[in-house]
Amino acid sequence: MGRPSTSQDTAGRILDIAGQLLQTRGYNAFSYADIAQSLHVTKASLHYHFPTKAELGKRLIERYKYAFLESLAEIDRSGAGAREKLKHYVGLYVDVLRDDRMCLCGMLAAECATLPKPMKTELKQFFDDNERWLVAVLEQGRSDKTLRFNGAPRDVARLLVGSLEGAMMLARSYDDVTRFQATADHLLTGIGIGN
Amino acid sequence: MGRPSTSQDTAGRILDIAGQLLQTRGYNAFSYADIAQSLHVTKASLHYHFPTKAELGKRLIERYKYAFLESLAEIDRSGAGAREKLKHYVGLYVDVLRDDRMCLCGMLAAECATLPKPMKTELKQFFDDNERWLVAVLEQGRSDKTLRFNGAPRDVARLLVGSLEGAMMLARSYDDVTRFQATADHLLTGIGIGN
DNA sequence: GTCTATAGGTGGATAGAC
DNA sequence: GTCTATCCACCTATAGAC
Repeated sequence: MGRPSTSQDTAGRILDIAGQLLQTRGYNAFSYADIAQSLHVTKASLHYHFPTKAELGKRLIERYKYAFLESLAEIDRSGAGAREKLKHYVGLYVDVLRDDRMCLCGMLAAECATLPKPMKTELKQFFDDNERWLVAVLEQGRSDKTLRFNGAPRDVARLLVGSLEGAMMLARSYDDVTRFQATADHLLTGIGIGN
Repeated sequence: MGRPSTSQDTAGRILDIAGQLLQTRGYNAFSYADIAQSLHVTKASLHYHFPTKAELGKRLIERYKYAFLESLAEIDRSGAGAREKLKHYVGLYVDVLRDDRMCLCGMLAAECATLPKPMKTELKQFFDDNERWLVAVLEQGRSDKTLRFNGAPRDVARLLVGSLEGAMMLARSYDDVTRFQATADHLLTGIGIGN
C-alpha cells in the first residue's frame, strides 16, 4: 500500500504523483503545476487526462480504495487467523507511514468540509469498506475465541479505524513511525492480542 | 472549548473568525479575504493586526493551547477523581465537535507538511501538554486503583490523544457526533471506566 | 486603525496549433 | 496527446492617504 507500483500509462503516472502530493500535503495544498513540474509536462496536458481537479481527486480515492481492498482480499486469501489478520491490517498503515505519507483518506477526512460531493461520497465508502472487513475479522476472532473484546464488532471496528488514522496523523507530526507502532500495539493488546 | 467567548478587541475577533475557519476548512483552505468578509473590514486591516498568515496561524495555536490548558486546569481544580477527569477531558472534544469543528491542532496535524516551522513547534507543544496532563491523571488513577490499564501511562496517553483526534476526524466526515461518543466510551471502557 | 489601490504571484481551466 | 498562450479569479502582502 505504500508507493503504487510504477505505472505504465500517463494517466497512471499522474495519479502516482498526485497521490503522493495529496498524501503528504493535502488536497488543498497541491496544484496541477506541482504535478506538471514533477512529471515534466505542462498543466494543459494534465487537463487532457483529468479535466478538473475534482475529477482527479475522485479517481485518486477510487484507485486508493481499490488497492486497499485488494490488500485486504490478499490477507483473507492467506488464510491467517483473526489475530494475524489484524496485525497485517496494521501493517498496511505502517507501510504508508514508512513512505512518509498519510493515509489518503485520512488526509481527506480532515479536509472533508472543502471537498466536492463526489469525493465525499467515495471517502465514506472507503471507511465503510474498512469497517465491513474489520467487523468480519472481529466476528471470526470472537467465535473461534482467538479475540476477546467488549461491545459490538461494529463499534470496535470504528474504534480501530479512527484510532489508527489519528495515530498516523500524530506520528507524522512528530516524524516518528515508532509512535504509531506503540499505539497500534496497545490497541491490539486491548482486543486480546499479546504479541 | 467550543466557540471562544465573544471577544472584545479587533485582534480577538479576527482570531475568533480565523479559528472557526481553520477548524472547519483547514489552514490551507481559508484566506484573509474570508476573514475580511466575515468581519466586514478590508484585507489590509487584517494585515495591520497580523502581518503574515504564518503569524496569524501561530497566534491561533497559542490561543487554542492556552484555552485548552485552562480547561484542564479547571478540571484539576474541580478535585474530581481520575475517572471523572478523563470523562471531562473527552467532554472538551465533544464540545468542539458539537460546534461543527475539528480540533484546531488535529486539523493542523494533518496539514503539518505545509506549515511554517513556528507553527509546527507550537503544534507539538499542544500535544505534549495534553500528554503530560493525561499521564498525571493516569498515574493518579492507577495508584488509587480507580483506573486499571496495561503499559506505561505515557503510551496510554498517546493512544488516547491519537484515538480521540482520529475519531473526531471521522465523526466529522460522517457529520455524526454520536460516532465520536461511541468510540470515546469504548476507549475509556478499555481503561477501566464503566459508565 | 482602517481605508483604497495595487503589486506580483499562483490557482484551475480553456482555445487552438501541431 | 502534448504544446503555447491566455483568461480570470484568487492569493498574500505592501504603500500611502485619511
